Amino acid sequence: MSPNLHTAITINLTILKSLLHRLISLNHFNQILSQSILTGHIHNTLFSTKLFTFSLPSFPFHHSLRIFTHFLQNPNPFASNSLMRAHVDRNQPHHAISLYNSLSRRSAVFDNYTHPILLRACASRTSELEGRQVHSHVLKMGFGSDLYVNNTLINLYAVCGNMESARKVFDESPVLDKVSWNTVLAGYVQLGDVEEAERVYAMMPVRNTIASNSMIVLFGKSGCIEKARQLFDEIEEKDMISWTALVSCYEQNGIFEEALGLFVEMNANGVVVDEVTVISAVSACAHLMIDRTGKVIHGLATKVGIEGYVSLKNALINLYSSCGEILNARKVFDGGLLADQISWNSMISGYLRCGSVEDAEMLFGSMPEKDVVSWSAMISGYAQHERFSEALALFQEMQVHGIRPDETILVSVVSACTRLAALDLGKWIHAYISKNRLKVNFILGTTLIDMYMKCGCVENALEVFHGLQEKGVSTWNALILGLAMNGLVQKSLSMFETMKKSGTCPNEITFVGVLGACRHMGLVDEGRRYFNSMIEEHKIEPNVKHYGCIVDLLGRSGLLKEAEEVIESMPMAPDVATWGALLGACRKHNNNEMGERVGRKLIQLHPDHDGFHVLLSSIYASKGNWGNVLEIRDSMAQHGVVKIPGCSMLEANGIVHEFFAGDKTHPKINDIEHMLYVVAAKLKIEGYTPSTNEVSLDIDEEEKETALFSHSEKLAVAFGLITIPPTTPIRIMKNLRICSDCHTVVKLVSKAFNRKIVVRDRHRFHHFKHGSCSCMDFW
DNA sequence: ATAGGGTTAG
Repeated sequence: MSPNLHTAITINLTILKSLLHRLISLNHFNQILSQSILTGHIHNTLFSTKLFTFSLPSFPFHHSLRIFTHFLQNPNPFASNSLMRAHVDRNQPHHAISLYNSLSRRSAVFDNYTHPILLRACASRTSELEGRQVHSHVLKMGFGSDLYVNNTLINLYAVCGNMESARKVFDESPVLDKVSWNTVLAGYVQLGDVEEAERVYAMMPVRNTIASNSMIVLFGKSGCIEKARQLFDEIEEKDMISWTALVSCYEQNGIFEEALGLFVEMNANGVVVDEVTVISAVSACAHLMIDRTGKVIHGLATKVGIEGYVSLKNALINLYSSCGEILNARKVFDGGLLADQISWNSMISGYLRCGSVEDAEMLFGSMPEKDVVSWSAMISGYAQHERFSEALALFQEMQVHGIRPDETILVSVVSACTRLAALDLGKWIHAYISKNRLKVNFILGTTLIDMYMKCGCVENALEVFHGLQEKGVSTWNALILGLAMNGLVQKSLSMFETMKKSGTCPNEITFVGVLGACRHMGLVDEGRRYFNSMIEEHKIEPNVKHYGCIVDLLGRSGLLKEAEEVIESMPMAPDVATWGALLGACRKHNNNEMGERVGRKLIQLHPDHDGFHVLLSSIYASKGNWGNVLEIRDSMAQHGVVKIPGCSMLEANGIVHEFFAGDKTHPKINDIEHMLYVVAAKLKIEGYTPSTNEVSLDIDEEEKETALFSHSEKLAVAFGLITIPPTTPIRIMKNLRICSDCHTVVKLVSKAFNRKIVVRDRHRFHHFKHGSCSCMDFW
C-alpha cells in the first residue's frame, strides 16, 4: 500500500509524476485512476496523457485502451501514435488504421511520426489501397519531404510489389539515406528482379551488409549459387544474417551437404546462430534423411535455448518423420508448450508417411481444429495406402464439416476417384468446381483429364483440355496417353505433333504414351521410328516401360525373335511386364518352343508371379501337354500363388463364384481361365465325361482365340463352375475394348448367364503402364 | 519510427 494514496485527493500532475515513478502494481495504478476520476484531474489532458502513456508498456493493453477512449478526448499526436503503434505491435494493424480514421474525423492533430506507423500497418496487411490513402494524407499535411515518411512509403509500395510507385517516391525524395536504398533494393529482391536489383546495388553510394545480404537472398532465389557465394566472401563485416542467407541459399537449391557444411563452418567461426539458421540446417538434414546430424543440431538448438520456437519444432517433427524415426517425431510433438496447426498436420502426415495409418487416424480424430490441410493429409494418406473408398468417404465427411475444398485436395480426391473408377463422384466434383468458379490450375486440370480418359469419357476429357489456360507437359501426357488408351490412336499421335508445335518438350512419359499408341494399333514401323527419335532427337534414355512397349509391339506382330533381341539388349533388367509381353506373344503366335523356354525361365525367376504360370499353362494346354499343365498348377500351389488374375474383377462386380468343388488345393481359387486349363487337363487325363447339363455356346468364329477357349467355355458351364445369383446386376463398365484374355473370360460369363456385360475400360491404362497385356492384374 | 535471413503440413 502506498502511503501517498490517502493524500492523493489533492493529486496534481507533479504528484502524479512522482507517484508513477514509484508505482509498481496494477492495483496501485487503478487506485490512482479512481482518484483522478473523482477529483476530476482526469480531464486534464496532460494528466490523462501521462496516465495513458505510463500504462501502455506496464499493464495489459485493455487498461490503456480504456483510458484512451474514455479520457483522451483530444489526444495529442504522441498519445495517438503510441496507441496506433501498440495496435500494430499487437499484430492488429486494422485497429491502427480505423483509429486513425476516427481521429481524423474528430480533426485530431498528427505529426511526422504518425504516418510511418500507419504505413507500417498498411504494409503488414499488404494493403496498397489503404497505403495510397495514407500517402495522399501525407502530401496534404505537408510531410512529403520527410525522410522517414518517404522511407516507409517506399517500403509500403515495395512490400505490395508495386516497384513503380516505390521507385517514384524514391526518385522524388529530396533526401535519401542507406535505409532508402536498402528498401528499394529489397523490393526488387522480393520480386526476383535480378537485373534491376543489380543495377540499384551498383548505384548505391555506399554498400552495406544489409544490402549485400539482400543480394545473397536474391542470388539464392534465382539459383545463382556461385554469385551468392562470391558476394558472401566479399562482405567485410559478415553478420549472422549473411551466413544464414547463404545457408538457406544452398538449402533451397538442393545442395544440402553444402548447407550443412556452411552451418558447421559458421559455428566453428563462433557466429551465433538463431532459430532461423537452425531451421534451414534441420531442413537440409531432413532432405538428406540424416537423423544423426539432425540430432546433433537438435541438441545445439536446445543448448542455445531456441527449442521453444514452434516453427523449429515443426521442422524437427518433419526431420524425424522423414527419417522414419516416428517416435522421436512424436516426442518433439508432445514436448514444449506450443503446437500449432502445422505441428498437428506435420505429425499426421509423418505417421502416414511411415505407414502408421491408425496412429494418423487417432491423432486426426483428437485434433482441436482440422483445417483443409489436415483433411487433405488424411485423405491423400488413405489414397496412398490404396484405401480409396475411405479417402472418398472422408472427403464427403469433410464437407459435412463445412470445409471448402481447395485445389490441392481436389487433386487428391479426383485421383482417388480415378483409381476407384468412381466416375459419378468425379463428375460431381467437376461440376462443383465449375459451379463455384474455382480456379482450375493445370495440375487439377490434368488430373481431371486423366480421370475422364481412364473412365472412357474422351469427350469430357477433351473439353477440360481445351478449357485450360495453362498446360504443362503432364497435361499433354494425360491427353496423349488417354487418347491412346481409348483407342483413338491417330488422334493421340496427332496431338503429339501439336504438342511439339506448341513448343512443349516431350518427356519420358510422353513417349510411353506415344509408343503405347503405336502398340495399340500394331504400328511397328512408327513405333520403331518414335523410339529412335526419342533417343536421338530428344536425348531421352529409354526406360523399362519404353522397352516393354517395343517388345510388346514387336511380339504382337509376331516378330518374336526381334522382341527377344530387344530384351537381351536392355541395359536394365527387364521387368515382369516386359517379360510377360514376350511370353504372351509366344502364346499368341504359337511359338511353343520359345514360349516354353521363356516361360520356364520366368517361373523360376518369379515363382510367385501368377501371370507367368497362367501363360505357361496356356501354352502347354494348347499343345495338349496336360501333364505339364498340372505340373505348373502344382508349382503354383507350392509357391502359394493364389492371387490370380480375373478374381478381383469378378469380385469387384459382385459376382459370386464357386469353382470346381473337387479341387482343394486352392479353396478360393477363382481364376476362370486357368481353371479351365486344369479342367481340360483333368478331362484328358482322367477321361472325365461332361454331364448332360452341357450347354452349347455359339461363339463367333472370329472371336475365338484358340480351340481351347471354346472347349473350355463349354466345360465351365457344364461343370457349373460359375454361379451368379440372378439378382446380381452384372455391371462391368463400358467400352468393350479389351484384350483377348479378358475378352474370353467376360464372354464366358456373359454367354453362360445370358447377361449383357459391359466392361469398363480401365485396365488399358494398366496395359500401357506396364507394357504388357496382363490386364487382369489390375482388377 | 523505416531496410536484410526461414522452414515446416496436403
